[in-house]
Amino acid sequence: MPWHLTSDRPIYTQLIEQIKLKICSGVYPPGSKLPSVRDLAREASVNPNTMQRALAKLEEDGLLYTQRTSGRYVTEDVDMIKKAKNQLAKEHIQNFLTKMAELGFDYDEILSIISSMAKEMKK
Amino acid sequence: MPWHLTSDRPIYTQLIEQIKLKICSGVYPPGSKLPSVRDLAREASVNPNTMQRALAKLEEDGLLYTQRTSGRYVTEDVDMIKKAKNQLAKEHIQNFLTKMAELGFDYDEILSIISSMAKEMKK
DNA sequence: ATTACTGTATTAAGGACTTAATACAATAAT
DNA sequence: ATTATTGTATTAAGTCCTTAATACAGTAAT
Repeated sequence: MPWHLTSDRPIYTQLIEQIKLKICSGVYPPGSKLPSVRDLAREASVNPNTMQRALAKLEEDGLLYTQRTSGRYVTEDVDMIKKAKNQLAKEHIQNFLTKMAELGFDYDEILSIISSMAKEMKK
Repeated sequence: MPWHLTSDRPIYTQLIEQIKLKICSGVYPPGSKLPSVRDLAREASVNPNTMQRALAKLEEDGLLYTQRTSGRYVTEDVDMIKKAKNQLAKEHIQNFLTKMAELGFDYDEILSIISSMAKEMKK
């Protein structure tokens, strides 16, 4: 999964989301070691300071921890990761339903549109 | 519908989205006159320059037009508005399905979660 | 005719984000 | 022991966004 960065929001915010996603989806498994700040920055074509900022935030949230000079690791707390994943899913669903309701779609419409669209995207 | 502005994205971007939503959902009906730039800016607690920037973009897209010194109006082209609305819906659905798939949910899961969550939100 | 209200434009200032270029201390690898 | 690699910190520059303070021309209202 490559890095998708756009200029319409702060980069460090997008980095936080994408690293979090990699943790929640298992790309970075529990307990695994992350690439170094400099390597991650290179990967994402971003300044090390910016990557550092994102990592510090994820550490603050408890999804990562640092071992002084050996590197940074994903938490072994699989329950915390699971909760983070469910929280993300919940937010996506609520945002989506809210936006569709604002546009004037009711729940039956949403369900029928989404099931036909899901079939489209399977191809 | 009040204005919801956050600091995590440029304000003018959020203004564009929210005015567009008001047009697509009928809060600002086709052909109706908008409040003046200064009034809209006051409403949203934003600088007139910033509001002007958002309005200019919507005008560029054809959803608004300006009559020299009398004010700004929503397009009478109801078909264009309808297309904009459907485009918005499509984007929301695609974004949603993509994000849920990235998290590891398959379509059946998504459908069952959403239908139960929709019932929750009805209350 | 005068006044008030349109959209529009300009300039200056401040803030947040990003990059670049370093530097330092602690530890792993050799 | 020396070297390379960790995370971390600092400073300066540049960009974009936002605000503030004006100003102007055209038109509607009086």
